[in-house]
Amino acid sequence: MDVYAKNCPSRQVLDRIGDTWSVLILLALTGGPRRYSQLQATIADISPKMLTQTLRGLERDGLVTRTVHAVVPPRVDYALTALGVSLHDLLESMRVWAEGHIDDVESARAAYDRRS
Amino acid sequence: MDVYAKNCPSRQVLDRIGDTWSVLILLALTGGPRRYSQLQATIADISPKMLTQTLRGLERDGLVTRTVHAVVPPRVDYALTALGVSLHDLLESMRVWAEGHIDDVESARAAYDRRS
DNA sequence: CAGCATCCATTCGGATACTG
DNA sequence: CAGTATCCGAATGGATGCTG
Repeated sequence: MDVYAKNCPSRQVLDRIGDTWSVLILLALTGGPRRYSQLQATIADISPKMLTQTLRGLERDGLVTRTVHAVVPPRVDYALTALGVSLHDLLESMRVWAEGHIDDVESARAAYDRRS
Repeated sequence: MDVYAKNCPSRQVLDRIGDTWSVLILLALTGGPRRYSQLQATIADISPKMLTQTLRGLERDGLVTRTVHAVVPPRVDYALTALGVSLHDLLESMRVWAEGHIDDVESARAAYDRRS
């Protein structure tokens, strides 16, 4: 089990975690199912193409479920699976870290750029 | 503070966390400084270009320090800053999650592919 | 509403060759 | 040893238009 090896499956999992759209979608699924259009509204600048593509990937990995309601107009709900929830908690920590340390990062960048 | 907004700084931080090479380098810096060549050896399939480029980015963000020793042959050490350490702990959790749930993900993928 | 298909600009990153 | 510079193919992902 070696994340540093390209062909190790754990790397694939890490790559998924590392995908910005996947992370944002999983975060957006906090607190219950969301519709396709709701996700699109929440993640303002995602294109339909990437939204669909990423959702399919997450579904394939067993992180979200896709439920089609046979109504007109169509309605599709996405929700976290148990596996998705367990990852979600981790991503929440990441979001918290990101929001909590922007200032540090930005001042570090400013200092670095001033130097060079 | 909204990670879903493209121009929010917190998104930039999230993007950095989402960069595979950055994650692997930060993980590889566990337990003290490492030399350039050591990093290259640990992360088997990273090119010199990406290693240097990513290290520069991490340095700029205040996550790692770069120390040049004035000796022949040259020796450069990279180490985590305090900020880097705080992020590192989070990434370790991610690595643990990844290694602990590969089986779930892989069986989910197999099931999904069998269905379609 | 929730997508899929196609085209295409941009970016990413590998390979290679060279340097202080 | 620790990079830098350049080239270039591959992949990413946005825009657009169409469909059940």
